[in-house]
Amino acid sequence: MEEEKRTVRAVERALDVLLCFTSGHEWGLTEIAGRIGLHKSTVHRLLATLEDRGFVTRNMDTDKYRLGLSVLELSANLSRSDDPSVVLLPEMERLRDQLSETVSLYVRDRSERVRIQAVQSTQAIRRVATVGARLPLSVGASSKVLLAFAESGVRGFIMADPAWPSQLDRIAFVKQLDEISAAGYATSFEEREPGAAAVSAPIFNRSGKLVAALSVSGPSNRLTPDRMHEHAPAIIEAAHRMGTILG
Amino acid sequence: MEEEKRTVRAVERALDVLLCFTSGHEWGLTEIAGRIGLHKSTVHRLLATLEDRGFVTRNMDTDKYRLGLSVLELSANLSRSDDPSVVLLPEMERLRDQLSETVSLYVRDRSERVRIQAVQSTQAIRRVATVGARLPLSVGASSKVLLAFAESGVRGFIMADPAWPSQLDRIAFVKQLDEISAAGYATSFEEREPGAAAVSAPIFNRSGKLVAALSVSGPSNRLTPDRMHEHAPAIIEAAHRMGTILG
DNA sequence: TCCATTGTTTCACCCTATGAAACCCTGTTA
DNA sequence: TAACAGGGTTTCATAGGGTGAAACAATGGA
Repeated sequence: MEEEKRTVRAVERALDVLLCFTSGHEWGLTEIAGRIGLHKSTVHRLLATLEDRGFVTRNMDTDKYRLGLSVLELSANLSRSDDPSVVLLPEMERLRDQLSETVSLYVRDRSERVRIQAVQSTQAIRRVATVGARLPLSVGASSKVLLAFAESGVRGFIMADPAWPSQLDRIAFVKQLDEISAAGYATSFEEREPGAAAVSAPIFNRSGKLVAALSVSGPSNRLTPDRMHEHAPAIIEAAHRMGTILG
Repeated sequence: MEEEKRTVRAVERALDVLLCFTSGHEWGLTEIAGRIGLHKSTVHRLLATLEDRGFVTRNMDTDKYRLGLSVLELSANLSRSDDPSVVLLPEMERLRDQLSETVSLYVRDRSERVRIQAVQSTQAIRRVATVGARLPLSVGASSKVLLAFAESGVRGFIMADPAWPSQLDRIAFVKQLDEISAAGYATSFEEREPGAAAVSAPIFNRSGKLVAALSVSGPSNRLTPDRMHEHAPAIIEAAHRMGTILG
């Protein structure tokens, strides 16, 4: 049963240390050690290495660690001209101007989804979406899109994951996915966050493979269920246009 | 003479692999191995580990590696409310609108400087500055600012670095730094890049410590030496205002 | 078909990452 | 002032695991 691991333990641990900084911004050595369950001295050595290469720096006032400039340097090279999050930005802005609500772009990464791009509504009351956020695949309009239109097999694979919420009614959920698959879009109303609602449509590339979910989200008193269904055609069309932009 | 290293070799190597992606965006395994001088199988294991944690993914068409979404996730947490690159952005935009040229913000990182923020000029012919770029400390207006106003000791420390260009006339350079220190700002004219010029002024925090260099750059036919000296007071004032914003 | 190139896997060796414990600091309490 | 607590740092023997040579597989030109 043992899956052979072809990875390097010390590196895994160092990367786990780095990933601590995805929540919260400053950590002490002991905090990190406690969080990933390693010895102080081990974490100390890993942090020294990360610091040497500029992936973390320490706040000399508090003596705590924070992300370093190498991360900035890397992220600058993350966005490439063939990257959906760059290519599709103008279309996202156009949709934002059309509907006056925040527009986000999600991709699936294993058993989660990641918001790879976002343009904010300009209204006083608006949904604020941060780029890079990692969210569960079990709730939210874009989650349902990413599952409903995924290649055959992944739906079952994801829902078999031990991390999948067991209290969720599977039968009803699958039924919902099939409905979404037929309708061509998904909605969510105060599903993940109270007071928020969203409509989402799939983006397919030229060969018909799902690459991302386009999502429009806002306060639930503006994005009522009726209003969301009114918006749906515009969103689907934008998603279709985006698909043709991609290779 | 041997400086005791308290770092983890495997992690160092893995981070070096990651740092390959700061230049160029896609790399094959063998390319990377050649570049850092490691064995194919070693790099293979490191890449497998990085991939497992989402720091790299592979383009399934070309089989080459590229940066993964974990980097995006980290970079989202880089920018904090107490981060100069966020807090000073509005002031930078104001200065850009005032002078109609590209405005950049640099900090020193060891023996280099890093552009941590930039707002682009809107003119047709303009300097384009990418955030995250890492540049030498030996040329450019902001380099000279970062050295001239640094705490005592760092100037000598940097110039003693083996990476410091030996062909540079040290006497003349130090004299220039002293002049800059007296004038309160620095200029460069086609110094690092032909056709480009820049003016730069220091930003100090409340306790008088140098935190960054504010730099205005553009094409050398617009930013003539005369014009640069005309602009200097506005830049110095903006830098001063920014200093008061910081803790 | 053959060759060239790249990614993958195996395996024995010995380097090196590990964690317990001791140590050093700085600030706080009695 | 001493005693304490809480962090970060250093040391060191041990064995666990990272390493690289070499063999292997999978491509895709020529």
